[in-house]
Amino acid sequence: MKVAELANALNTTADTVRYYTRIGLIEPIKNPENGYKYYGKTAQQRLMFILSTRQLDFSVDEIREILSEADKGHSACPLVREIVEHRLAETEKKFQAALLLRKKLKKAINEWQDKPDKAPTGHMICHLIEGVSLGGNDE
Amino acid sequence: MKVAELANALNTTADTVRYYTRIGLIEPIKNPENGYKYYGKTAQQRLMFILSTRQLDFSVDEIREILSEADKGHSACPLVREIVEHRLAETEKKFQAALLLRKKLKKAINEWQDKPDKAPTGHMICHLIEGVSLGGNDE
DNA sequence: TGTTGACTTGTGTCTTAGACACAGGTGTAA
DNA sequence: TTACACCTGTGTCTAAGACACAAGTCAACA
Repeated sequence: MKVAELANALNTTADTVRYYTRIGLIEPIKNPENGYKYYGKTAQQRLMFILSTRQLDFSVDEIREILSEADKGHSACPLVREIVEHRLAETEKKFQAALLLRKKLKKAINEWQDKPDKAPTGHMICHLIEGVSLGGNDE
Repeated sequence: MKVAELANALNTTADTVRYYTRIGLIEPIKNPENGYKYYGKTAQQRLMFILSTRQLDFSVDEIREILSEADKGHSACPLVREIVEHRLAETEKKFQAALLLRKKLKKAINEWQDKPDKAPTGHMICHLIEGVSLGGNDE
């Protein structure tokens, strides 16, 4: 399969396939006649694996480690479990951050509802911002 | 004030102050004798403004636009309101994405609880991943 | 057979918001 | 005077591709 064919087959982009190839995660066979890269079944399997782990937000570096373990014949499962636990903790944080940000934004919109627009002055750039009560935690 | 002084005063880092200086958001006065940059009241005000908007997740480019408007004497308020609305919509998406990811991760951990670790085979890199039911939406 | 148009190649640059490194100059207290 | 903490500009690094570019290649159709 050529780049775009593989990409289409697995519902991703040619650029993504090229990227993974570039950094050595998947290995195509190169046709010496035209220089084109052809991807076999192994590459397709690996790409499928990569895309699955990307859906769980594994980083490319983490995936590289996993594949490297597997290529050595070792079980990558412990590593995979570890990463998932780690990612869950991080996601929880991101989640809370998004929650807090949403709160701040909504609050700002609310507080600004009845305030007029104003031109800047020497000591004021935008009174909406300067007057907003940030913090959002405990007030 | 020198870089670190300003940074400390506003509870940020010297590197951040240097960065904003580098990209032209704040302008220090340069002492020709030693080449040091000194920040005055205006710079401090602008930095405070920048930090406030960063807390609302405004991008540096957006902040640049706002400051540019204000520097021309125009009101930046409409722009600020627009950005906040926009950011709220984006945050909502991020929020949902984090929610979904969390769900997938938890599900994976759950499903893997009773599965053993396995060595890779020719057509399997890690059976946990290959066997996980992604999707997470409607099944 | 020639030409067109849709593909392909490698390479290089761009994105965010700083963090970090480095080599060398400066300020100050002992 | 010397030590040490601070400062300077500049350059590089981060993640995961997206996009651009010039040039080569393939397939179909006239």
